[in-house]
Amino acid sequence: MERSKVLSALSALAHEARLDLVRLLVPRGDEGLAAGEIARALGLSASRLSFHLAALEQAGLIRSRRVSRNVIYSADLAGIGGAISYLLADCCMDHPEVLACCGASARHALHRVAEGDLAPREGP
Amino acid sequence: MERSKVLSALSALAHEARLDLVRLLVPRGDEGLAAGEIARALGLSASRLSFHLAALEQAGLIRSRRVSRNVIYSADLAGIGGAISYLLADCCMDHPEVLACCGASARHALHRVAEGDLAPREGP
DNA sequence: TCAACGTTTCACGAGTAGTTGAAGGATGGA
DNA sequence: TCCATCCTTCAACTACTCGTGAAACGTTGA
Repeated sequence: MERSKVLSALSALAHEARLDLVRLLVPRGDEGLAAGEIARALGLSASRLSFHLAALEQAGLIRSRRVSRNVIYSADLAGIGGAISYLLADCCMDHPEVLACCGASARHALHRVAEGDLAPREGP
Repeated sequence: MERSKVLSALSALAHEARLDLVRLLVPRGDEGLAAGEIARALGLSASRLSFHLAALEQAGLIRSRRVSRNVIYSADLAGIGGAISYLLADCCMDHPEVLACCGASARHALHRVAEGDLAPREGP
């Protein structure tokens, strides 16, 4: 992932409403959620939500598709993972003490890898 | 890690110079680097650097200590790890596809855990 | 074709972050 | 005590981000 992409991802995530938005969309996977439903769920005005959605999409953290009158937004899990991976690997050089803080998540990931659920990214 | 802390960490990291700064400090661990050396390494003016250092320290991503005339800055690895961990666990709920992107880092972490090098954080 | 609906875009004002250069402490050596 | 060094703080400016409400857009069903 390029540096500029990571920077825009970080600055997109550095906002309460947009962090909530990602949190809302991630568990729904590809199914996603219509903009109107997101607005209701988060209590945002339509124009404000549209602004935040555009910022996240521009940063490669979510995707959109039109379905009839609705625009469905879903999390771009690879984009989100890529940004986090950049922080861990390229920025922190997989420093053991940083990774230790992510220990539980790491165990999760490795368990899935061991079970063949995941096709893990190869190291740099 | 509290949400507001994570937000300020993300917004601190969402800047080219500050990301470079973290990148520079992480490998040096507790030893750190004097402000003047950082300024030379990154080509920043003293006042700009001071501004960015203050932002990172405020966000809990770096620490400072005075040693004689110099102020030594070092990465706060727990703070950095905490922010990343929040993204992975609390925001993405350890979603397998997100974790897959961090596969290499996760393997690193787990390997260390298995070797007893790390005291992994317990899950939520 | 027209009205209704869901969503985006626009214009505006307020607040905040970033940059610069100069001035202001703190520290150590002569 | 005086000066040099290192770093931070300040004031001023620019540029950007955020939020609001109104208007515009694309789609659907009557």
